[in-house]
Amino acid sequence: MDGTEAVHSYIESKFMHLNPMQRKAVFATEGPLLILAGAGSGKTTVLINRIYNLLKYGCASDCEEFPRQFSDAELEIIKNGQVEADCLCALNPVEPWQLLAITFTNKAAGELESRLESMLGEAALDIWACTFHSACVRILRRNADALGYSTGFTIYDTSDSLAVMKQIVKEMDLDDKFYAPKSLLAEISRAKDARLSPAEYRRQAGFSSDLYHSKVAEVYEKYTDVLKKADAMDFDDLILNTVNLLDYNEDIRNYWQNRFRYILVDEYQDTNNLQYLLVSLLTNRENNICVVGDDDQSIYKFRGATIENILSFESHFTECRTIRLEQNYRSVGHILNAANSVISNNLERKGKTLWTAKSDGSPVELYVADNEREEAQYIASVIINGYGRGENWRDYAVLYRMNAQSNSIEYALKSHNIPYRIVGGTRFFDRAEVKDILAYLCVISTPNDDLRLRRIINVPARGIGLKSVETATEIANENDLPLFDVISHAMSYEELSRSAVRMKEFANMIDELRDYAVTSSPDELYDLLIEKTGYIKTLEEKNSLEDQSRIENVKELKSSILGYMNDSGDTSLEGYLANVALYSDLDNYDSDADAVTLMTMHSSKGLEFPYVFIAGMEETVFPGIRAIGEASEMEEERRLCYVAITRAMKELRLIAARQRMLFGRTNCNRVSRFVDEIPENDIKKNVPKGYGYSEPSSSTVFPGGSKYSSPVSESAYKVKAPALKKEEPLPELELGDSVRHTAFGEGVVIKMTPMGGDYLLEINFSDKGVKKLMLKSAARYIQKI
DNA sequence: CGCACCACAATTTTT
DNA sequence: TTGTGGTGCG
Repeated sequence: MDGTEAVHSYIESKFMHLNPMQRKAVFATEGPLLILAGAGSGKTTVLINRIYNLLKYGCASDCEEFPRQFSDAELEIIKNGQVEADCLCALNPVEPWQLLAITFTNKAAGELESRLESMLGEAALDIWACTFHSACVRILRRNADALGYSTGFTIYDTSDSLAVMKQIVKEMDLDDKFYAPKSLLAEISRAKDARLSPAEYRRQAGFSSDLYHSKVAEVYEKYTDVLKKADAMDFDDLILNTVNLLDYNEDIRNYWQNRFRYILVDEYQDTNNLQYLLVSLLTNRENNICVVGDDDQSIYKFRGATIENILSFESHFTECRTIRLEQNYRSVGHILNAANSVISNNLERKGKTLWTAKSDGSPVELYVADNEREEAQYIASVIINGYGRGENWRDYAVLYRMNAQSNSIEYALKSHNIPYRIVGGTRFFDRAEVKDILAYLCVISTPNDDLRLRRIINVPARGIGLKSVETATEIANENDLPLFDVISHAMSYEELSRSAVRMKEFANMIDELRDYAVTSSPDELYDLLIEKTGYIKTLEEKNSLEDQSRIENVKELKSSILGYMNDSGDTSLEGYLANVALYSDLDNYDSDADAVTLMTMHSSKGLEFPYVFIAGMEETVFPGIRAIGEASEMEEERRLCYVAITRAMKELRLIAARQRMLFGRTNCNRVSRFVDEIPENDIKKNVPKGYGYSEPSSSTVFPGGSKYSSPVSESAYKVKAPALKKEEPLPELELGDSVRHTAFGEGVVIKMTPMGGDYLLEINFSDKGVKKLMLKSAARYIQKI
């Protein structure tokens, strides 16, 4: 055995907890590498171990010939795997700060960071584990001056951009039906993704001489001007500007290329064109770029992701190696078969078949409910039964296509007292009240933030109307002054006389807060802000149910401030605001809370649960109506289905409703085609007898019409799980009864909660404390005394 | 200027 | 069905 072989086998011995393919991915450190990682194939583990290998052994595992000659004694040490071998086998090990690991969400970045930290300790903190956007922000905070921005530039989120766009549409006197601000933003986003400057866009629009596009060109120019003037970048700008920065400045490009010896990109199938450009500009001459992705899990085409990036990685980066991770460690055989079989109907894919060493498990179950209410009841009853058997609430997830579907499910869970939590929907930082307070903080921090100033100048109402604000804005524009200056000198402008006093009062308050901010921490500023503006007080006076939750949210913002100061050790207001701009709700999601999770299939990507329900398995719902008849859209829906199915570890239940009320309309839909794409052997169809959808060969069309909404169909799932009706008093047990349990001894019933035809008992046992039991399952162990 | 009421539309979403 | 945005009145 020569030195090189010895080194390789020594390093290999350090990664024996990985499977051969995973190890291959860990060891291929040099040059471009594409890792096609199927769902649940342990790709994060691979990423972590790959980084560990780089830091520890550098490129040793991937060298054809180890450059150093070993003495016999050294060779012995390596062969015997003695601790000293670690140093001997290292070949140009990577410094933590030379690594860039890019993910899509803050949550994924955070997870990566914390896993690295527990493996490597302090050193891990120097690794750049961040999202595309935060990586760009870090680069731009150093070099934005080269583009004519200040390094303290502001980040506009989607609603800020929308506010700007609405203003522009108004100023240009465009019809907002034909030129909907949202579509305009989408069009601009597309232009930016194609890396078209406003001028280039105009040139292209000129060729087609079509009115719409030339108007859009004008809008694009204006929008760019407004943001530039405000020293602000929107989310696309963060990437576009970084791409431009690197492309046009050789020095800066060289600096960053030299700095990052190795780059890793996770979820590569979700990258757009700009992100691809960014990655190629950051990649150094050695082409040490490793991307991980799964073309079958690309579900974000609608926001610009192009599956093309992963499909053509091999041509983008020549001499690239490709490794497939196909062993799935998550799901049971039947579930995996179902997933494989569904996705095999797609044509546009690299091709990959997952396998598992696990047993078959139980087949996927299809339940056909009468309507969305019964669908929800069925879900609740299955969960309750599971809980009664000792499962945790957190082991269950309910996935759906649209947020609008969550309502009926929430209702059923609520009525059975099942704890649940919804992921997604309106994000915390998107809530109006939260944005208001943040806008105050922005205005305090940045005096020329006109956009945020306009938002809060009359919130809570202080008698400064829209008209006055518009007049002030005009004055500001004419004199090229920040709006705030005009407000604070409102007395000197005749046109503002009506609200001058109130404006002045407002400006004084902001000035006061600004002074205070200099000497105090953000949380103290928050307290004074709430007091001075009377924000919470105003809400309290209204005292409606929604205002109650608004107050909660505003208060919650203080926890967010304190949390940031705690985690980062940064006590600057600017730091907090910059952080918030790139923060989302998903980051808040903690899987520790014992509650059922409700979310869209999109949000579920990257997560796993022992028990999964997919609700709304009907044509027009899933696949959605827009995808039907559109081949490529249908493929995206199918990938979404694949993602959803592969979330499940042990049991997967699909639910279709014969009738569904959505947006106030009742529809009857066929069971989803995706159900038919699951092999008969892997699915158990649980369809109450006497209904249209039944045994294999027969039609899958639901007979429409009213006869099926008759009471006959009353809760068919109860046939399977005959249950006591909720109203029926239980003969044996009452609140306060003393009981003896075979395992827990004597106790008193302290609470009885009806749940899906059963009861959740809470019994205070004298020896074992309070236990929660389901009456039906516990009855045989309990005796009344 | 503020508030109440009515019309309208509504996949999916991270940053 | 639900939420939002625009209009009109006090």
